[in-house]
Amino acid sequence: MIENQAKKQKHREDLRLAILEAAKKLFVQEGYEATSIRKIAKEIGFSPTTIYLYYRDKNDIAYALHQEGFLLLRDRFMALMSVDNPFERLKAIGRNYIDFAFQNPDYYQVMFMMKEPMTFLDMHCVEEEWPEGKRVLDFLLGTVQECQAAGLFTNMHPSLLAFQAWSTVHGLVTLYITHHLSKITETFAIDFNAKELVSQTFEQYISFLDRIK
Amino acid sequence: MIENQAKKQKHREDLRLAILEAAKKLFVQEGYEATSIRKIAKEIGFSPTTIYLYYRDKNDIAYALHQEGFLLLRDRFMALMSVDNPFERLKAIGRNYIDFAFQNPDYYQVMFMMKEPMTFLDMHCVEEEWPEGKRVLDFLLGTVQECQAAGLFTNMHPSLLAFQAWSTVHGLVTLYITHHLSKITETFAIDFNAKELVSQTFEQYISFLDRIK
DNA sequence: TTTATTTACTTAACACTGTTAAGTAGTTTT
DNA sequence: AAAACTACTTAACAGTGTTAAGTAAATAAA
Repeated sequence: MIENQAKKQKHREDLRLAILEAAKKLFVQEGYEATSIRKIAKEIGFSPTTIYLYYRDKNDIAYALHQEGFLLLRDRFMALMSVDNPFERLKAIGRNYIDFAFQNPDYYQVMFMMKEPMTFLDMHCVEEEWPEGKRVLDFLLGTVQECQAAGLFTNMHPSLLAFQAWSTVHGLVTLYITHHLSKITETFAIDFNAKELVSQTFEQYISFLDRIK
Repeated sequence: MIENQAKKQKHREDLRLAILEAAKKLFVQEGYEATSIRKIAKEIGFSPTTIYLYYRDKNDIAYALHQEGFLLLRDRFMALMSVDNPFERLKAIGRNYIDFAFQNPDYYQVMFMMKEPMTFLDMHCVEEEWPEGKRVLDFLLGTVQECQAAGLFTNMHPSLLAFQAWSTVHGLVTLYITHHLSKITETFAIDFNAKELVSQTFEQYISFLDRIK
């Protein structure tokens, strides 16, 4: 009954996917903390312990959501492959990264701000380090290297510049997401709201790069 | 019995402080998540519900720890007041900020990465927005303005530059603290460890400022 | 001095959380 | 027909933040 076994296998994958879909629904509606195993179970109509037949633990689910987020981000970045000018593409990557974080703060959280998916990688996926992160960073690094091939940022280490660009936008969006920024905007004495402050500061960073290139 | 009332008041403050000290001990030993109300209560030898006579809820305790962290950071920044050259002071602020985060990752977390202390401020302290953050940012902003008075960064908005400097170091240290950085260092193909990568990237940012000033 | 009230704290409980051990129908294999 | 395996459930453990209700002691009022 090989055919039947294949059907069983398919059913297994279906339920695993149904769990993920339920988790995603709760996650985007109410955030990670409010997404409990029991709520996911109720959503799919199974008992809570069934979840553990398809996912090791909650960190496993966190990592699955983490991967889902990276699929969304990859779609955005794929669209930027058509931008030929590498410096223009670098700017576009930054703007899209910020926009992604604004539009999907919960995904951003599980992708770049939570330790749970990382500890899951540590515990159960020894072969590769962090494939999702690596892919995104490679795209960024490649763009920086293309900039250098075009004669820009020539006296810099490409990895250091890529990492700086990443941590710059990461710093901006995390301060926004954690609500630290909205509590401090009037200290800065500009009539920007928090989102505008993020965007304007990124544009200023771009102008830094422009003057340094 | 006014004298007696004063004694009672002092006792109240003593216990409130004892709770905070117990919370701090557990917090630095095992992190915020592992610091439960029940554990704090056991530490001071009272029942869990007693905590609620001195702190509204766990967010209140999170905010108290948040404040403790800012006291530690302020001590570091106080020592930098003696640095006369504002650009040198700006660099020193950044290096000290990074060093503080490396040495006190849990405090950094509760100060700049968690929403709980911020939501507590939102709910119960309407008068002032975020005094701790404001004080730190004012010190940074003041230093930037002194730089401008000395003829540096003249064609820039001081608040935007201050915010950029802050979010740059914040981005660096948060990627380090959440273990995202250690999972990606070999992608960057440099023989730096995660801490060195943070430091080197900051030094590169400094050299950016140096060339732009 | 006796009664009433306030203070400081505790016990018990609610409604959750992630996770595991043990058990149970139903299907498949022997 | 009997044994074995699959897919799932019930019950439970050990914890979480938080609140309502109760208690003993200290103080204030009669």
